[in-house]
Amino acid sequence: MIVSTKGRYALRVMVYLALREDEVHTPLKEIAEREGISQKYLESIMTLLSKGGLVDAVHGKGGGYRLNRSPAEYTVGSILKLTEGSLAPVSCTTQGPSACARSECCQLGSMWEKLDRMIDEFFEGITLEDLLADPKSV
Amino acid sequence: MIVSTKGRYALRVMVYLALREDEVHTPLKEIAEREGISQKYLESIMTLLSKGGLVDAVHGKGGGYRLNRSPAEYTVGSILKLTEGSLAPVSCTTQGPSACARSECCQLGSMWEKLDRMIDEFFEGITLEDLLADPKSV
DNA sequence: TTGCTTACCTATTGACAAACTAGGTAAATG
DNA sequence: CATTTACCTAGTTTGTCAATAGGTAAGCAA
Repeated sequence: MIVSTKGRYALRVMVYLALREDEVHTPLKEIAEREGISQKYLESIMTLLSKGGLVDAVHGKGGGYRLNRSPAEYTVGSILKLTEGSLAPVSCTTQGPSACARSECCQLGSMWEKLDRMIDEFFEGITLEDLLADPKSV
Repeated sequence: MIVSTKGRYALRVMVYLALREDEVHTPLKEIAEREGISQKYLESIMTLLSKGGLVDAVHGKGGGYRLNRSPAEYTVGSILKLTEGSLAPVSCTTQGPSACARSECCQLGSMWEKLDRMIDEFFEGITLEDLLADPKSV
């Protein structure tokens, strides 16, 4: 599994925030309820998004989270890389070349790398705006 | 991670067998030693490959495993599907549509499906022969 | 100031699968 | 019959994901 629950939740949250009016902050509680995600679990995800600079956070009443750019400026890849850590489909490619045993490096290595690039390009080629505009066409 | 150790081992074994002469049976012990894989763990993989009809197995002295078709007739996809069970990069697509919560089905569902197809086509487009012929070009 | 609302922080748990191990049984060959 | 091989059932270990628990700090309003 290349994209876990955490990454999928993060995407849903970002889509949710993208649908809100600009300048408005949305509290975690609301997102959790609307999206049917555990508040506590969502906390850890929002912290990632906030620390990663994808969203702004404001404390206190009237506070919450909001996007700090336009939806077109977020790629799906940037969101998933932040929350998943890596999108590598095979552990091989995340480590150095010496991490692979013998023949795998020679005969399979380039295949894994190509797959890796293909997936990366796929996710980097989709923005939040694309998802909002016409989801079925993505 | 879309392809686990088990699937990668299976591919390496198939490549190894493809390099052997036809009609020759290779015992598990030899494969395990040459590829640096635990014999016991490899057993479970060979059983999968054998039951799945990808290789023939013969008991007793002079026995072992061998391919039952030409390398060009094995796609990487067929080998991985057998050993990994599924290549779906997101749990979403392996279950029914109702398995997804609300918005994910509408706004992200088609993205996951497209990714799924892309990966499937990638692996189905590579054969064992391709790996042998010119690994770097795959 | 006081109280409320919100984000932030540090653990911990439970469930599950992946990777690997152990010990035995059955088939084929010489 | 003895050796070599595949086959079978059942464990153990390890690690990660998903979710939980309980507390701290920041900001707003009466």
